Amino acid sequence: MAAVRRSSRATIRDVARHARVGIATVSRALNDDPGIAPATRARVLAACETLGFRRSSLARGLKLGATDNIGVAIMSRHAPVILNPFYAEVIGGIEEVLEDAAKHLLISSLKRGDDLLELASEGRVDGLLVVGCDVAPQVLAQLRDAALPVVLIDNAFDGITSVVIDHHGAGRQAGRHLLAGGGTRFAFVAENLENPNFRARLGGFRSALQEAGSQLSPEAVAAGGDSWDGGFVAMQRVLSALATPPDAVFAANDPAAMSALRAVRERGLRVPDDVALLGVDDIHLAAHHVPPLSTIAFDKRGLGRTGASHLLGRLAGHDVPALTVLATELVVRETSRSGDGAR
Amino acid sequence: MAAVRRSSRATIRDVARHARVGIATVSRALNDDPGIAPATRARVLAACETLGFRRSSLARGLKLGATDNIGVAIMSRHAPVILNPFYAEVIGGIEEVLEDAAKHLLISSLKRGDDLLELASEGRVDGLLVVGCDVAPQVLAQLRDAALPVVLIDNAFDGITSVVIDHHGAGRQAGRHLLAGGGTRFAFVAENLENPNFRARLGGFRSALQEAGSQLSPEAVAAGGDSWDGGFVAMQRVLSALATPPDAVFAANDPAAMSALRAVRERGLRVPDDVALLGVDDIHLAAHHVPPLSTIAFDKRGLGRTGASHLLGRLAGHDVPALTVLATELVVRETSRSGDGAR
DNA sequence: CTGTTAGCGCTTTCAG
DNA sequence: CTGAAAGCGCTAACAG
Repeated sequence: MAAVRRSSRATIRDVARHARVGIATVSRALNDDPGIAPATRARVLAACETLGFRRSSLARGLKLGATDNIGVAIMSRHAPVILNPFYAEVIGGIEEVLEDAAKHLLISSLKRGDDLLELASEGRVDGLLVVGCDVAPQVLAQLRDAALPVVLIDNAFDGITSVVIDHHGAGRQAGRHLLAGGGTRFAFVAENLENPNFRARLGGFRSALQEAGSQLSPEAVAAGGDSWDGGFVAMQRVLSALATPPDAVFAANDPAAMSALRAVRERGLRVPDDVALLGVDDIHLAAHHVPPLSTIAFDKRGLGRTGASHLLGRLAGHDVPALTVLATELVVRETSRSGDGAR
Repeated sequence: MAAVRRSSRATIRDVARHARVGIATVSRALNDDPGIAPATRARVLAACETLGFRRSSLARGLKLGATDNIGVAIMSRHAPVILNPFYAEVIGGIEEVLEDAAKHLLISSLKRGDDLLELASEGRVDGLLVVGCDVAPQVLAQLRDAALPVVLIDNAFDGITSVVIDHHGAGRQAGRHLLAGGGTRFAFVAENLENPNFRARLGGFRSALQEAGSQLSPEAVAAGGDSWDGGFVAMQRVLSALATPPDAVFAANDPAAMSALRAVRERGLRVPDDVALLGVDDIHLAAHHVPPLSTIAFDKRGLGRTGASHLLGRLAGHDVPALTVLATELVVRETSRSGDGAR
């Protein structure tokens, strides 16, 4: 009899009327409240079905003070960030755990710190995963004091749950590997030397070298600019600054390594015979590069997974570690030689 | 004097009290209502500032019936979908236009059609972008009848605004290119032959071949399975089914093309001298492959951008085209030869 | 077991 | 120009 409501969605009140119960009963049926007669519940559920009723997440959220949305904020001054394969992997890991928890993913790539603070205080999300280290300290400080649970991914800040990669350790690993491969004249190339992660990698590299009595001369460290061929330019600089070319170069990341490799070859040097080359990231391309690139891999998915589960933990009121450091793994392919072969 | 509220956020009422006005006035100030004295507005805004007040998007949404959230649903039975570089590009395009419109992106990779319908009717989003063709017709039918504006990306359905790639046209382009390069014995390899897009590509390929009086024998069409080496397996099948190997093969996508290439080489055939090979997608790897892969490119970002702006248009009450077909572009690299060279 | 009622925080008539 | 009050759809006391 009753005409089917086409447009404006049915509300809990419509269902109540249809099932001849009070709205509280409908709510109870929907929330699996134990104190409800099975027959009544069935009737209510049937009414929901025929009316095509679905709870408004807005009204529910307003009442409960929660949305089941988790914000993923990726700070970047550069263009759409999902395109960065690194972030894509991290997000994949996040998604993996949020899906199991039936949370929704609200993704924003933000340019300004204010946008982040707004997202944090609008009530649009129950918690925030902030990815990347491109966010100002004072913004982080405000975030720390916010009511909203926040976890930092690939960034650390005192007072905020943080999950990071051991960039310093990666640098040490690189140093030891290049040393073991017989390297004696070292270099470090990067797109820039401001990125805190790059600096940490460089720091670790230096420390491993020093332990072995080697070192990195100032001319052997270069930045080539944040573009496609930053590594290329950096490598050229090193090559022209040094009297003798290096025989072991560590690049701050895989793209830099690949483009540095071109510079090395243009100079007539062979890889890995004349110079060993090592990147960081293990991007997908690395394995398919010619020659396959030696690199230091880290678990990007795991970064996302860990961050997400820590956030979920905080939302559930659990204690979670303030700082989690994820280890890296050396992947020797064909731009460097393992120590064994060199002996 | 008043202690700063640390936890539970300030509400519009707190601001009203602080600014000694009514809550309606606060609301007006926040919404840039013209009918408000500049002095009052300033006072209210100042109060917001000192209290660190931000409107609850939930309450606002409940009242206004809108959330400023746009859902992006990616249907896939397989694992986290953001990892698929194709989707990542599409999402990048979507993000690009939604960001300008100050909309938030709610991303869900869904396995079941029901999840999609739930997302569509919970009121969590104002509109829905459904990406990919892995969604059941009856689900689409329900979506069509929903109150929520929906646009399909890389999928078409009668009655729903759709944005697609001209897969058939891509197949035709492939056929003509391979023909022009001197091909005479053609083959088509894919991971599967069920995917509607793959079928459309095959259909276009066939039609171009037929126009030229050529054709594709049944043994020259093979699927190798949805795995890493589906193209490899498919190519092997073709190679062993045919008395004479083909000299021009069209792969349903780039990964299939790359892995088919391995099979061709294992058979001792050279590319492109003995056999020309062409993929579809122009994935990032294609240009960096050895040899660089000829392929048919399409504007994945544009797909996302177009879909998103159509959705925005619908939300704004504008008319938008029911179906938009995006053209593809042939990219000749080193696994095939352009017609000129062959003559 | 079930119904009535009071808000969650906001926007928006409707009166001043 | 500003305030009081109603109500968006839901959940959670509180009574029956």
